[in-house]
Amino acid sequence: MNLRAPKGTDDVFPPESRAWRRLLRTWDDLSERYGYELVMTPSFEHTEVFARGVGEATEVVEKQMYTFEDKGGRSLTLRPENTAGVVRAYIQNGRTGVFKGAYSGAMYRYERPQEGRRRQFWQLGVEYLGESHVDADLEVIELGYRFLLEAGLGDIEVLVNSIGDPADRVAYNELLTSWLTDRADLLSSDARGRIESNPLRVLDSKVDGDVLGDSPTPADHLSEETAAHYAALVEGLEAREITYRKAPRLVRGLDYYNRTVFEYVPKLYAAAQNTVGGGGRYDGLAELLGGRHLPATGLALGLDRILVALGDRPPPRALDVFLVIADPSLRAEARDFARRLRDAGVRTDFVAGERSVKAQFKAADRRDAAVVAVIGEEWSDGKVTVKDLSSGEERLVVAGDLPGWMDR
RNA sequence: GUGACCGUAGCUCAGUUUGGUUAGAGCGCCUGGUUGUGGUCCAGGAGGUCGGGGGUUCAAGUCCCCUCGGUCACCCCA
Repeated sequence: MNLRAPKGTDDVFPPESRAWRRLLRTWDDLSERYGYELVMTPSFEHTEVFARGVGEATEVVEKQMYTFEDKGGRSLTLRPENTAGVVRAYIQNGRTGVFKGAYSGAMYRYERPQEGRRRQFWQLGVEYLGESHVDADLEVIELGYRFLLEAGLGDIEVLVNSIGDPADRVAYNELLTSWLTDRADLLSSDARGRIESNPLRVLDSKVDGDVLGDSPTPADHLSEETAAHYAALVEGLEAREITYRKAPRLVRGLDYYNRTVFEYVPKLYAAAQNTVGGGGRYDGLAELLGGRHLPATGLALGLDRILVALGDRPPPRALDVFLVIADPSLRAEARDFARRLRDAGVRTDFVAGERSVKAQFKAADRRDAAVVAVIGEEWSDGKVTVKDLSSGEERLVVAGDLPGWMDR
């Protein structure tokens, strides 16, 4: 029996899980305040949803998918990303017009694990469907930016670019292909192999950076309309005081993107996998999946990576009050008292069985409670002895006043 | 898929170079130091297939081979 979690997966326990809980709540709250409703789609889809949506020639589809046949002979795939699934659901459910959806969930890609790259990883994201205006792109970028700041990741830089519309890319691809072909002998074999299949992808190759330094870029070959869209995007970032940098060779690994693409990079985080989020516009995806034309834009944030980038920080406290029941005959009263505290929003706990006072204090300490409230002889006066566990200070407090007392 | 480094107690590691008695430390855990007080302090205790398999040897944690696992980087992407 192999008792290990599978390669590239993690168990999240306290105290690390406290930071997870905090960020999941922040996300839920922030996305709701921006008007995004919760959307939940299956963890697996028919393989073709990703093959067609994400793109046959992408790394993700070519070699990173967890694909399996179920007992009914269907080819299914664990979602490597969530956008294709949400768009599939929008089409299937016959929705029309604008839909703003937020999600949070595990994604799966078969890769060699390393820092910030897991086989099961958690993404937070939004999809803004049915809106072609650049303000939708801007809202999405702002939302992700705000989240990262609230998470505690100061100093975020948003890398932005425009890769144009498919029409722009016909001419550009031709130009790029011939430019790359002229220099094929200088390129890595990986890059050479992509000249025919997916020339745009060559642009973000790390090893070929030197060669690519003066290559033609997509943003310099836009139609009037897409150029205006990009200009308005940059202007909007300025107006929102979002720290950004134009990254002319930023392209995305998923085929469905057009026009706007962006990534979030924390300036002070030096690992190889330092992109904590990214996204862009994908006006063509719905059609690829067999629906009608649907302008859309969205973003995904890598929660695992955000937490790695945050580094080791003192974990937030998880418990406010720990009840110590000094007189076992008061157990029922203690239980009611705990319920009142919990109803008042005070995080409260106590040991389940009958244990010595010493053991109960020890439990309180191990759970990292802020204070202990002792329920014993003072209960007959309606009071509890409250001890601050970090200072050791003790005082008598009227039981009903404890929630308010905690707020001080 | 490619490469480098690393696997000894729950965790962090020493011991491996130069093979040699019952494999160690710190932290953590459990018990005790009498009444209703944790954390600190003192005393005791539990806990190890030295990742696994094979080989060399009188003798292997230590040397050789294979294998599994981990980490980081390439690649890819959140």
